[in-house]
Amino acid sequence: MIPRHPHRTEDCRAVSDILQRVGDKWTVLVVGKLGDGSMRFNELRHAIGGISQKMLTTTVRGLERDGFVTRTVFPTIPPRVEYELTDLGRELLVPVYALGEWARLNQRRVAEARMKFDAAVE
Amino acid sequence: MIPRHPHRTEDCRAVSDILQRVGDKWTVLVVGKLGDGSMRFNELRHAIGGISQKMLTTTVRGLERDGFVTRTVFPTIPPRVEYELTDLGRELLVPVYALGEWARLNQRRVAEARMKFDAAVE
DNA sequence: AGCGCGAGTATCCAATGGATACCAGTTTTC
DNA sequence: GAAAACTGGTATCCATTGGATACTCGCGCT
Repeated sequence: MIPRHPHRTEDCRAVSDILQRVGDKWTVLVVGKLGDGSMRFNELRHAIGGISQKMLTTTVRGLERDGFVTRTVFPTIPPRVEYELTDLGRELLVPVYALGEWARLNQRRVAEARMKFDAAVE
Repeated sequence: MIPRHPHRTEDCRAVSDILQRVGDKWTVLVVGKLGDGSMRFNELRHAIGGISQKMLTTTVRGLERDGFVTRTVFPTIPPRVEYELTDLGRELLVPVYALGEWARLNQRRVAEARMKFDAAVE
């Protein structure tokens, strides 16, 4: 099944870093939505649903910082801000989707294990 | 209004869930180490390095709960507790390694984007 | 004058992350 | 014979983060 990798701790750290980067509550949702094309702030907000302004701001700012999205301000009245994935962002989507696919397929197994464990602890 | 997005939000949530599950500071390190074979508590602790007892306990307990590792207690003196990946855990490693590989290859690009951003904000 | 829009800050409180100290039983060391 | 150390853990505490709510700012509408 699994090719046996040499597990260098430093490499694991890199994995850990990127996973932490991407592993918060909103990041993948934002990146996923932006995968469909560029979006404005509130458009994104409504598309995701349940995210507060502050969290969306922090999330997109972080993604911009790491080079995953671009932020373009049109100085119109009222202001208009477009967010779009960069090439790096789109490339990131590939492994993220692979993990997502795994998650989708194995959701049930995890849920079952969890129920079993919680029942045993009781 | 009808969402025009091919990315169903519920699927993105599943991705987000599993990423949050796996996206904390220690989980991938633990799973990565266990990828080499079963390990005892302190063995794991030293192999990882820098993790506190409490965090290792919480991490492995969480992984056990979700069915990614098994925990076997040998009632010897002194006690001996072995942790080992389940099939589910080993399967999870596949997409996680894919993401890890991406992370390893693109570390530099992210770091550069970050430096550029920080310099611009300044 | 007052309201609302768009894209944010500012403020505050709750939840979490994580370091440190402590527990229990046995064996080793001084 | 007392102290320490090994095993795998809790318990406690504080700093950081997550996130809801309220406010800002420039403007156009009524």
